[in-house]
Amino acid sequence: MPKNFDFKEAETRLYAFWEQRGYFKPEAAPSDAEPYVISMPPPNVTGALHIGHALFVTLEDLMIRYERMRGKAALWVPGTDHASIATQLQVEKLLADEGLTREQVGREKFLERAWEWKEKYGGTIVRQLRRLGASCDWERERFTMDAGFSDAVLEVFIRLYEQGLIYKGPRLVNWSPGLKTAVSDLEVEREEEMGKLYFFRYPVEGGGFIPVATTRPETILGDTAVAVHPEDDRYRQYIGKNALVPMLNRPIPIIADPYVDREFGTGALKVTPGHDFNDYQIAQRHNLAMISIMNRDATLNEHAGLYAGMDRFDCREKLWADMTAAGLTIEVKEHLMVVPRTQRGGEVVEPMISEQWFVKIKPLADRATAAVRDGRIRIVPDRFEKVYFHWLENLDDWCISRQLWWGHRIPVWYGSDGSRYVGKTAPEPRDGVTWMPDDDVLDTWFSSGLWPFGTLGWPQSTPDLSRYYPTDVLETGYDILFFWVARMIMLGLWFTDEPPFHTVYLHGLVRDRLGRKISKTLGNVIDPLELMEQYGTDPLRLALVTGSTPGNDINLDTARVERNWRFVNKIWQMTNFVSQNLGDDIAPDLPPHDALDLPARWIISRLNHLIATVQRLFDAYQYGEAGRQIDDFLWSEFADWYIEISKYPLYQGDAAAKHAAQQVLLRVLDRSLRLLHPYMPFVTEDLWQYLPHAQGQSEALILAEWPQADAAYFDDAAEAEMTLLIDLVRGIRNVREQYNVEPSRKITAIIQPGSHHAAIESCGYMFARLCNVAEYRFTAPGEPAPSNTASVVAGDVIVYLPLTDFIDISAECERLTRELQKIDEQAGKAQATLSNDQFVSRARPDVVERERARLESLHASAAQIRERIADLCG
RNA sequence: GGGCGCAUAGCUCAAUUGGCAGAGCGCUUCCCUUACAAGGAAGAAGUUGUAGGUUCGAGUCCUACUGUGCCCA
Repeated sequence: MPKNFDFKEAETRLYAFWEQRGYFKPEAAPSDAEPYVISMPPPNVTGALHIGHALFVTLEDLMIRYERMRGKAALWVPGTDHASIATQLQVEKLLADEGLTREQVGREKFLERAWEWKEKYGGTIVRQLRRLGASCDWERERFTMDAGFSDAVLEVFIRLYEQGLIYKGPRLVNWSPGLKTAVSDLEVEREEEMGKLYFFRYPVEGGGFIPVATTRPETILGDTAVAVHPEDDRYRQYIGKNALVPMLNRPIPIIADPYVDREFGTGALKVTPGHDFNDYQIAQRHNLAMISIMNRDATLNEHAGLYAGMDRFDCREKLWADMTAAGLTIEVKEHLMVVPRTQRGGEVVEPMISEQWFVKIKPLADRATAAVRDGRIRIVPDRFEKVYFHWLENLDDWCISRQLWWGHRIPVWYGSDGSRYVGKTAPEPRDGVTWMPDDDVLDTWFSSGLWPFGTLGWPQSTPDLSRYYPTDVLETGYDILFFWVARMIMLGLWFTDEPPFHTVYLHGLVRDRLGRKISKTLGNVIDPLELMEQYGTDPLRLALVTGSTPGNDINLDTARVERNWRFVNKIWQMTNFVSQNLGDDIAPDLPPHDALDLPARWIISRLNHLIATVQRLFDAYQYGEAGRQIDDFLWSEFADWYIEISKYPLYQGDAAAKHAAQQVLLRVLDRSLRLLHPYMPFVTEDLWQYLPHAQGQSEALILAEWPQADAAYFDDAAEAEMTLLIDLVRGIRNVREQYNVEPSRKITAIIQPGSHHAAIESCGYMFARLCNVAEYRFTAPGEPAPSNTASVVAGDVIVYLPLTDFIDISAECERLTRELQKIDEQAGKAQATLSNDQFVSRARPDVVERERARLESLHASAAQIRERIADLCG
């Protein structure tokens, strides 16, 4: 074996090895294997790998590798998303560099450029996913705009349309003036900002005025009513009269509506149904006119009179100045308000009346709610179910049309005779009617909502669809629970009559060490590529999984990645040791339990407990905790203790002892590498190849059988005995340290073994290697305690260390007294617990028993120390 | 305004159905012992945010509060 793990070389080599052998394909499993399927959340085709991708890839790859090792036909379907807006912006930027706009080049040419761009850069993210070790089936890779998937998208639109669940109509929508498209409610972010509240006089026809406050004065030009509370005595006399829109002198009714908040502003409200969602509601109740005063780019239109052509914010200034000149303004106050901004770009969203396509969402949402409510779909962690219900139960119709070019074009044609045709391809011209296609494309989330079944061939009934659908787990970030997960569930249930997956596993956001959101402006970007370059993929993966719990954000400390890099080295060295010490004739099985010595019974028992624990944790999606357990076992039990102890049978034992130790070392390492493989695929695979395996075993760890705990090797007695021996070793080391005994200096020991004579007799050899006790003897019956020694106590065992040159009697007495104090304190607590009848009668029997045993052991130790003190300290 | 998280060692995080509060990093001391100095040994470090409650027993369950973050309106 090389001295160290060369991750750069190994990662490339192993990934190619796995992929070329077809291990990533479900067909690697027997044809009758149960399928296990994950659809990868398709990253934006414009994207570059960031730490969030690294997290989802790690988790999903972990799940897939685990199930693959369990013998399932594991299929992880990869792909990318066309990301309508993001991609279009990229291409527009490219054009802008050439001094062109998309309008100048035209739709067709623009799309050509977009596809070129996609071919050129779309592969970046996919290549980067490979570096993370993603074991997905690349031959099944999909793109949301490839032919088959696009067909599915159109099919869904058409069917929903035919079912009356898609309609077109003018509605008030969130409009992005910069992108010149509608966006859905979800794509609007609302943030509190300091703005201004403008107070002014609304003139009333026939004299008088009503004071009104607004945050957006330019919308005055689109007012179609003034509303007051019906019981507001200040304004009651004006109800039913007309007000006059400032500067336009357009008469509008003064109406009464209990929606008006008498406490806010002046208690009177201007109503602009064409540019405000609340006002839109009021207008519906009162049958008010609706006026749209803006163009697509948020400049004012002809309804704004003199102000036509101005930008909305310039108009705000100008109109206010004009109103001031006209004596209509009162004052302007600082005001904390909520401003809607687009998720992309961050410009202020303008509510606008516009002709758009909508999905009537209620029937779909009801089914989606039911599926989670009745347990057909489970969300992990389950607290997100509540959030999910709340959202689905308060859902408005979904605006699915976008005024963009890059995306799935809405499959609708408009005839010159005013008729409408909905279908996948343009209708044949007939009777002189010519057809114009709809200009708009569909919301990207509309297509990604079909991902789990669209990627498997739907609407065709393909073999993949019947074998691999429904999928199993959908793993993604909680931030797209609504955007994506809920919509997949709605559309999946609607079109396939089955939940698209039985479990939704949600992970959190990756933040920096200090818990701050990662952002370029903050300069706290954690680049996974950089980390992989420096430490390799495995350490990063392990850090991401073990640093997180489901649904919670993870504050990633890169020091953890570095530490895991050390861990990789550690298991490399362990394997190096084991492989060097295996004979050529090693049989990769394990002797029966009875044939094992105490340390072997102990480590094998620990191993089997570990396997059981990991299984329990995996069953509960607690991958982080499971990873920590494996790590801890390997380093603090196997390497620190068993490997050291095994050197005795290996180097000094007889052939049988040596062979048994070899088999134990191999077994523990082999099973540990298997458990660790889903976390750290590269180093584990590489190491596993150095170990001998039984005939008929898989040729690669990636397909090796997932370990199962064997209860025949559970051995509580051996664990207890070894714990005692380990305590003794630690105690001796501690004494050596306290007396500054040089590490290289051999010492002797006299042992009064109490009830552990057999264990110490069989394993006393370990003292030599582990704490440099060159020789020891047992006390003879009735032998008085030796004088001038330090002593170490564990259970009823006492070890005397004659450190003649070092012992300072008073210091030793002090040390023993401290020790006794500690033990007495613990014993006191245990005694108190046990003398409580309530505890004894109500606590679980095993808890009581454990407490009893513990007290007994403490008492034994205390007695030994007391005797020792009496002896030594007078 | 409604809802959901989080608060544990200096830092980053764990802790199973409630059952002895643990790791890693950092820190102190020592050691290049033939798997590993990318290592080993020993050690210091905690009123589990505050105040109550339930329980034989609370980091864990309940209530209120403080701080902090997110989602929805």
